[in-house]
Order: sequence, then C-alpha cells, then structure tokens
Amino acid sequence: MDILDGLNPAQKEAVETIEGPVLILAGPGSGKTRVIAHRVAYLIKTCGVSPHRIMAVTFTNKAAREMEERLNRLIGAALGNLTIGTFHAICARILRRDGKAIGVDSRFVIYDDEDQISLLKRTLQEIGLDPKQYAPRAIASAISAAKSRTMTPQEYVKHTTSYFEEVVGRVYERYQQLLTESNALDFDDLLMKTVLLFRNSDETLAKYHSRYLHIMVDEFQDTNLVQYELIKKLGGKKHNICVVGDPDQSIYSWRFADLRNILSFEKDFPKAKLVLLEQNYRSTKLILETASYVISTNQLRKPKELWTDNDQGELTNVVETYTEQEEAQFVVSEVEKLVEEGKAKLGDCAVMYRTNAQSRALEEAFIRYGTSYKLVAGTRFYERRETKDIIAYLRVIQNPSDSVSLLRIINVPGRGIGERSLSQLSSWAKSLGISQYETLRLITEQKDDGEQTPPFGSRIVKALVGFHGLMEEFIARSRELDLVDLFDLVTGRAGYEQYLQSGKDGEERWENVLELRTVAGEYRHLPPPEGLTAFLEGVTLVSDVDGLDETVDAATLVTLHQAKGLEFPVVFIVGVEEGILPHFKSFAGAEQMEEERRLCYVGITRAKQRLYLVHAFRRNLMGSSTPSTPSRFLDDIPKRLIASGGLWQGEEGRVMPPLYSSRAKTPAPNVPSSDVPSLKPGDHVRHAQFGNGVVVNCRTVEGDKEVVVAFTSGVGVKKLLLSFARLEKKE
DNA sequence: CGAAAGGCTCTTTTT
DNA sequence: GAGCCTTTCG
Repeated sequence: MDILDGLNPAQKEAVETIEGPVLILAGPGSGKTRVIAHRVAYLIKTCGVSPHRIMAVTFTNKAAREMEERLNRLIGAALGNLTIGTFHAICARILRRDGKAIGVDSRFVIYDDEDQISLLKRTLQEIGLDPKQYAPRAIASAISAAKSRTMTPQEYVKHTTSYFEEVVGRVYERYQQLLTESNALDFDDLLMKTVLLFRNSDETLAKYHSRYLHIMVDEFQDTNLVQYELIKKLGGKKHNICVVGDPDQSIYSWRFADLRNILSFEKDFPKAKLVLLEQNYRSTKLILETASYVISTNQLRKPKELWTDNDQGELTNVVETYTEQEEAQFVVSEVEKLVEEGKAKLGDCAVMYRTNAQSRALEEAFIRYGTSYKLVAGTRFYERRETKDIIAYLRVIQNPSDSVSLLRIINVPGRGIGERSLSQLSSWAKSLGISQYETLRLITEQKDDGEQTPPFGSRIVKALVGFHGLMEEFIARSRELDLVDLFDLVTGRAGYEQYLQSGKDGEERWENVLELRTVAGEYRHLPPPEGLTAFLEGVTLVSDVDGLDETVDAATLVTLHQAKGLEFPVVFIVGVEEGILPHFKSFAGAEQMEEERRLCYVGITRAKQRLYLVHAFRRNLMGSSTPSTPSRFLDDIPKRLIASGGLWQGEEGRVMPPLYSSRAKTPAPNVPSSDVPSLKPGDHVRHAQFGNGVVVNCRTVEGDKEVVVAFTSGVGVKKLLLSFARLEKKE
C-alpha cells in the first residue's frame, strides 16, 4: 500500500514536503493526526530516514500511543527508536541522560502541582511571608510564567516592575534553591532546564543536532515560548520542522501557551511552506455550520473556510432543564433513548463540561440509571492521598534529598514526629547546609558535628532513628528487588496497610494502593534502578486522558479541555450558561472571553453526528443554588440551526421527582403562605403583565417556590419566583 | 502529639 | 461542598 493513498491534495502536500520548515494550519476533523502519522511513515518508508532521527511531539501520552499504533499499522514493526512523546516526557529523558552538563543529577524527581505548592508554602514560611496575603497559587503561576519565558530567578529579580513581582522574585530565588537542594524539577523546569542545557552546552546541542533530522509538533497552538525555543534549537540548521495547529483551538493560554508562536514561526522561517487543511471529515454539515457561527464571533482571528462532504445531519438540540440534577438526568435518559432506538452505542456518547465539579451530578445520574460511563480522572488517581504517600516513599528511596516527599511521609503512618520536631529538623539541616535526610543520618550515627547536639528529646530521636533505619533498609533492598517486591516491602514494613485500614474509608483506600501496585507491575521487568525511575516518571507525567479506554462500551465524561483531540458521534455539552461557559473568570477581558468561545468551539467540533447544548435554570455553586442564564454563545447560533424542543419536560412528558432532597434535612423557612397561592402543575393562573397561562411545573427552592408557566398570550414559557411574581390563581 | 470540631474562603481549565 | 486552617481537648 502506498503511504500517500487516500490523502487529499493538501494532506498529500503536507506529507511530501519534507525539506525545510512547514506550517500546517488544520481545522478540526481535517485529519491532522493522520497527516503527521503518514508524514512519519513517508519519511521512514519512502525517504529511507532512520526512525532514530525523527522526533514527534504530541500533547498527551495517549496521543503518542495512538500515533505509535497507527505507525505500526502503516509501516509494520520498523519503528526502531523513534522519539515520540510529550514535551515533558521527552525533556525528562534528555535531562536524565545529559543534564549533568548543567548540574542536573540524573536521579532527580519531578514535582507535580501539589508538591510545588507544598514547597512554595514552606518557602513563604521561611521568608516570613503570609500565605494569605501571597497566595501560593498566584506565586506558582507567576513563577511558571517566568519559567515559560526561560527566566531564571537571577534574571527575574533584575526586571521586576511591581511590588508583587519583587515578592515573587524573592520567593522564586529561594524556591529554586530548595528545588535544587531537593534534587527535584517542577514541570516547567523540565522544559526550561532543557533549553538551558542546549544554550550552555554546545557539546550536548551538537549531539542532538546530529541526531535529529526531522521534528514534528502537534497542537502547536498550545505551545509556550520555551517549547518553541526548544523546537528551534533541536531543529538545527536544516530547519526540518513541521508544526501542526489550529489557532481556533488554542485553549491553554492560562498555561502560558502563546498563539504568537504561530506568527513567530512564519516570521522566523519566511520560507516556511504553509499548508491549509480545510476539509472536515468528522462532522455533519449542520454541526460544522453551528461551530463556525460560534467561532466567527471572535474578533482576534483569521477567518477560515471549513467545509465538508458529509451529510447534512440533524439540527443542534438546545435544551433547558431546571436544575443540574435534571440536566444530568436529561443527558442520561437521552443517551439511553439513543441506544434503545439503535441510533448510537453507549460508547459513542460523550458528555463535556467546563469544570470538574460538574461531573458530580452527571455521575450520580449515570449511577442512578445504571448506565455505564467512564470518567476521565475524577478525583485524579495519582493525586489521592494514599497514592501520593506511597509514591513519596518510593521517591525518597530513589532520591533521599527529596525534601517534599520526606516531610510528607516522615510521620505517615504516625510515628510521634510532630510539627515542632519537623521544623527543628529543617532548621538544623539548614544550619548545617545538608539535606534533612543527611540530618537523619547524623542523628542515627550520633555524630553531632563536634559541638552541636541534636535538639531533640530522646523519644523523638528514637522515632527519627527508627524512620531512618526503615528508609535505609528500603534503599538497600531497592538495589536488588524488582519494583513490585519493593512496593510490597514498603507498604508492609512501613505498616501502611494497617494504617489505612484503621482510618476512614480504609478498604477503598487500600484498594487504590493495590491499583497502584498493578501499575507498578508494568515496570516489573526492568532492572532495579530503571524500574523505579521509569515508574515514578510515568506516574508524574501522566495526563488524564491517558487512561481513556476506547474499547469499553460506556459513555465518556470529560472536561472541554480534556476533549481536545477526541471525537464522538454524540456530544452533549452541559452547563452552557453564563458564568460556567463562559466561566466567571473570563468576564474580565475580551481575550479570555475569546478563549472561552474557542473552548466551546472545541467542544462542538468533537461531535460527528449529534450535538446537544444543555443548560440549567438553577445551578448549585459552592453549596448554594443560584439562578443561571443561558450562555451568550447560544445567541451566536442562528435559530434555523436549532431543533425546537427547548425546555425539558422530563420523561414521557412528566416532570421527574428531584433526585436528591438534600433540602429536606434543613427545612427552609417557609414563605408566608397567606398571600401566595399554592400552585401545582395544571393550575390556571393570571399574571399582571403576561396574562393567562397554565402552570407547567413548580418546585420548592430555598424556601421559595419556582413556578414554570406556559402563557397563552404569546410570551411563551416563563419561570417565575412565586414570592416575586404576583400570580393569581384562577379556578 | 494528634484527633475532632468548627470556621473560613473560595468560583477553572492541567503537562 | 470541600478543602484548608485554627482551636480545643484528651
């Protein structure tokens, strides 16, 4: 089979242009993944390029895996050592191998978000800054912004322009020191240090230059400046760089992804070949048109013409429900209906939402209906307390300097080592200029550095020595045990199972540990040091969608961000409301609002056959129920593209009882019932402004009654609060 | 030292 | 609604 078979002219051009820089602007569903796969296959099979000399960067590990599978089908097992993976994974590999040129120890551990925040809190405390006044998250974000521009602390403090930045500068300096002392890198470091490595070590750069002949980058619209510099550096003089992206699908600016990279690419490589992929193979004509209307409202974009040969398809369903519980109920019952009618399989359906919190109501409804679903990382597995505890033990084994992990587990399970002792340990370590673990060693060996005696009571010393002995045993045994045996040794000797089982949700938590053990099993075949390193790297650099299993026939629940790169025959987007999509946080600026619109666009363009945009009239936000209005994005869709239907009436025309009557526990004070009529569905009423109507539904909401009335006067269906709307009951 | 209880503050997206 | 912090008491 020829690799170019079945490609359209634009796709063919993208695949065949292998010399020099190429910029592919690809609309949704235009086959960009296919183009990348075929391009790699073409390079290897037709042009005889060794896989060893090709790098393909994907956005998630899952995308990398799928790319590999695709290539395997295209060219068989001749993949050799093709470099394929996310920026972070590729950089971690480079730094492990060659980082020592800039002082990065190959046993470094990677700090995730949570570790980063925990270290930042410690930094703030040390400097004497109030974490309430300087939110660790805000500082983390500022540091991340700096690192995304390859700004070291030294450079940062030179360029501060505000008091806040000055504070950030001070924190950044110390934070980075602590990272170095812990022999740890945060996510941004993986990228930044790799760039610094290439900047500062000509030898290393030359090594990679002579290796990589072709570089390909997917989702280029979501890369940041460091990543761009990395690509340019790796691309060498030949500039055989091929980037693929879609400005309309840029949704990570908050992570400092910079759309200007696309403009810069055209400027930096004026001879770059530009390829436009505008034919959509995914969606129906109507869905594509709906999407185009939503995105074309954005001002800061280049218009482009997408088209498709696909069927006209069906109108978009815009549906309103009363509450988010009913929204969820509607989604599940509609899914069930489609499946029953043979219009879709369960696995064809996906539900997308703006915030993770929204998944809860959906999950409850799916459970209630007994409909199977897969949730992409709910309370994310690798962020669970018990999972991270075990990982922390393993990290300290790999790298005893890792202070964040050490402090996390030194008293878990409880060993009587409290906060006071810990801060003493830390300050003692600091004054001696050694790591906490080294300090433990000193205490064990009773070497008190000549004059200074350990500032601990005998009970604490005993506990510290005990813990140190435990870890020493783990470290010693880790040299010979495979990962699963090491895992069992750790959980067993540390008494972790017992500790969990005696606590809350012990059984469930222990099962999570066992699940982690299963993951460890995948690394069992690797010899001792590598198995542990690979496992720890794997569990830190996973992305949520990595766990998605397409072979399971169940509905998929994902955030809109996670949905990028996926496609489904049936898509429900829920919470299409002001404040949710677009999110409150984006009200401040036009640029953020445009990103919300792109997010909506990404969601819509995931749909192949059927699209549902659902919004609720009331939504629970932070514990209390508030009214919600339909999203402005719905206004961008012409009425002719929308199916009539509107308000959901429940199954078989009846309104379902509420799923959960949590309000029953706290009876709300009743509205004085004297002048407010009691109404039920079917009652005829009169409103001063809207005229006569029939009650469709009513519901008690926070001590008030919410009534839905269908008016006969032409104003249609209205929702009213009984205490405000002066409704008159008619007999 | 640590478990338990009560009060506080949030609005998001994640490699 | 939940996560985080502080306070209180054994």
